[in-house]
Amino acid sequence: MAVHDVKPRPVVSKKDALVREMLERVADKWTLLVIDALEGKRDVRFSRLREAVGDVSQKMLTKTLRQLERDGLISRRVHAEVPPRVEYTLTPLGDSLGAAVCGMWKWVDAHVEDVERSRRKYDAPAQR
Amino acid sequence: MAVHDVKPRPVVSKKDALVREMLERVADKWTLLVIDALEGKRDVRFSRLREAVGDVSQKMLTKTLRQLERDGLISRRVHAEVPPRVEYTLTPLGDSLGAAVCGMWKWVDAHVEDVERSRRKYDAPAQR
DNA sequence: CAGCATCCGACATGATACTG
DNA sequence: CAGTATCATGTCGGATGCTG
Repeated sequence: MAVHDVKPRPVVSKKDALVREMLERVADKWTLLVIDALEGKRDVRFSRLREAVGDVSQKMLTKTLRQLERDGLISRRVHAEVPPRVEYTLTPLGDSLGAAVCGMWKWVDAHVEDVERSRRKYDAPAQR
Repeated sequence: MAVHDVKPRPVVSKKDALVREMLERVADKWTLLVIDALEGKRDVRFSRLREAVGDVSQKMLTKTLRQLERDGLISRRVHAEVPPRVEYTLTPLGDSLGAAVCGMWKWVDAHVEDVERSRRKYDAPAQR
């Protein structure tokens, strides 16, 4: 064994790392929008998805979809046709993640005002 | 009126933007760890916080704390002493956010295995 | 002690061009 | 149509040095 074993810091724990990783995932620019666009639907084509999500670049959409697929949150089905057709569907796991995110959504929904008021106050040009 | 009104894209909505923003916030490298470190405690000093969080740089910890303060999630109290003392405490709002994040936490807790299995499968060197 | 200013490299994102 | 490859750019985060 070599230098690899020297762990200068606890790194919290493996699971903690995954929690943060998943949080990062759902928080990144497109993931949530993609999940949202897939929720309740089946076999959505790449181009439809791109329209639904908004102005996502093709590159970023592809990347996002690959990550979601790797994590088992969506399924990707390629049809061997001559204009290629690829369809995406949320897996049950992905569906459940969508539900979990709902908690955050509700929190924001309930507290937008609080946050915005606090920000205005904080940003206020130091009066007097 | 003027050019301001030309919205080239729906941008989902103002609230949606805030939802993503809050998600980004809790997902960034340190926020969650800071909230975690503050949960259930009161008046935690900067240096204690830094120890608790781990190997966060002073710059990033400061930045994180400022954001949280601006959003009204933590309170910052400066004591006019000669070795400066600054103490941070979660506000009720911050506390409630911590609770909301729990949903995500639980989801990950419940599905780490699923995700990791999926990844192993995805990453598996195309057998055969 | 707590925080700010600066420099710098790593990475994420976007635009563009090309392909099965 | 649904990608992949390449290049340009912007931002993030870390390291360092200075200060009230």
